[in-house]
Amino acid sequence: MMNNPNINMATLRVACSNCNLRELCLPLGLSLKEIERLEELVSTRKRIKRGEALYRAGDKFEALYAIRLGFLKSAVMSSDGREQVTSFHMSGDIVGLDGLAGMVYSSDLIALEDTEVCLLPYQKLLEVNQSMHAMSLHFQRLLSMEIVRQNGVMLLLGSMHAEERLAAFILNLSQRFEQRGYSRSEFVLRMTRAEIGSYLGLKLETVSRVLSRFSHDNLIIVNQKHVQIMDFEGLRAIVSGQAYQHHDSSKDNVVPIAPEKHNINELLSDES
Amino acid sequence: MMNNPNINMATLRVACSNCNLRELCLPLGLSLKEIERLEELVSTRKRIKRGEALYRAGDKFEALYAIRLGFLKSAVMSSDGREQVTSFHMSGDIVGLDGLAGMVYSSDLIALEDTEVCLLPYQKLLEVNQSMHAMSLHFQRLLSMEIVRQNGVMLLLGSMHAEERLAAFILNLSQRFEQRGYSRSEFVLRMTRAEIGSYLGLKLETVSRVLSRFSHDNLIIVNQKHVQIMDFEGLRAIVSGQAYQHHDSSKDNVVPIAPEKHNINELLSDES
DNA sequence: CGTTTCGTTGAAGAGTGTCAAGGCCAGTGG
DNA sequence: CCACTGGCCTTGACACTCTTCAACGAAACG
Repeated sequence: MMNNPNINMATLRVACSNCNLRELCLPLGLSLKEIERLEELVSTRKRIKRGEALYRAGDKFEALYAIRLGFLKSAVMSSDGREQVTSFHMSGDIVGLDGLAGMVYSSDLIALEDTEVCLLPYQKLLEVNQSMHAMSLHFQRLLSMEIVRQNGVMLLLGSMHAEERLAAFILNLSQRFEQRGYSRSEFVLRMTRAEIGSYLGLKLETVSRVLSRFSHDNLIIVNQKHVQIMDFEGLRAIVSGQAYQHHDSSKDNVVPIAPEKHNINELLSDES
Repeated sequence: MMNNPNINMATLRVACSNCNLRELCLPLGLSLKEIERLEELVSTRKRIKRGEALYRAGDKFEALYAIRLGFLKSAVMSSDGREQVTSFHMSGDIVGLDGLAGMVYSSDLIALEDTEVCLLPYQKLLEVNQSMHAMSLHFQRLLSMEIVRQNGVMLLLGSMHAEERLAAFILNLSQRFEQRGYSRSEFVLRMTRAEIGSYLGLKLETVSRVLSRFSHDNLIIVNQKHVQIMDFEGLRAIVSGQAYQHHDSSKDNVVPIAPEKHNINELLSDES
């Protein structure tokens, strides 16, 4: 409808308005005209194979990427070679935001399976931004959402036990799969136990053990990378610290307030 | 110089160009004219007393804040009342960025000492953004820097031992004080042991013990909240995992690459 | 000056990490 | 088609870091 004449067939093939992921890439209300402009900057797609890097820390920042299909991890590395997974990404996510700070990516982005992404060259993004206010706003909101999400991860890493971390992790994945139209109760983990462990601040053996425990308690069924959730409520109870308690009673030396407190649970469950 | 006539004396008093923190608030090259426009949106200052909140999770997002003087903490809270400190802020930092995502703040911001901030009302920011491209860019970069910083915190929380976390924490504080013109080797902690512990994912007793150990090893001198760094290299060695090793030799089952790898240490040391 | 909050230190215990051995699975080549 | 290989996962025993519980001392506040 009303195609801009200077959009040729090649760009049309990757047009956002035809993309079945547009609700995820473009969550905020852009008008048709604005979406058309946005399409101008989605120049190409790119495929990367499992194990390959879309970018690495230190690479020049030239583009953001919208994931069309696939599963990836972000990771930073300390000077002594320790790798720390900072997030997992799937279709609909926008990645590369950390490169904006210093015009150089600060993390590695590695495909965990064969992956297809849309390129959003930063130069073009700037040109569009310049004249399009809503786009700029959307972009900023995207960045802020990532900050909020990371707050949730810090809560997880800083104050939760192994069981709570894994329960939160599984529920988070479940919700993200559901948002994308997949089953929320049955899915395949695309990452290894070691990568889950790195993300959650645990060793791979602990991940394996806890998953086995969940399985034994009929919360989930695990077969290697295949996971089926049997008891959502049970998992939620664990995340809230209502199960796997270690000492019986009122441990709350934190503020006893928060009757209708805005809590962080939603932050843990919602990614992009 | 060349004062815009519709800037009255009241706004001039808070003008950014007179503010000795401008290098921190405005790290990116804005022209004089652009800075003038920016000043229009710095409407007022606000003072909050120690222990009071600048905002709380759930509050409507209406402004960002530039810290002029003081020390604050950000914290999120889980549904069962656990508080997790996600960052500490000091003069020159811009806070409130997490509110942009949902137009509602997602964390609490509490003053650890009497604090003075500049208000940046979001509505005004939008108006300026609309016509000022550089400002919008600066804003986005600010958001991205926060993401990069949080990656560093996740590395810390996910893969470091208590000694490494505290060494990194002290060096980070030192660097930030130095950037602001204070001594890099001697400063006062404005937060309690419990707050440090929450931020680093440790209990307050562990914080206290590790600080005592550092003191005993002549790395630092601690007297309650007063800290003096005696051995920067020693602390850096601990952060790099070169000390306080727990099993002797080649534990590196991580990739043996990274000869000139872009590492995360800088991320841990540089905040805003 | 009493009260409260914060900090230090010790002893014991819980939760994860470490090390090691073996099983499962996909891919490869005979 | 099957054995071989290598990567990934599981499980056990043990070690160790960190937490928990407790008591006491120091500083901050009204």
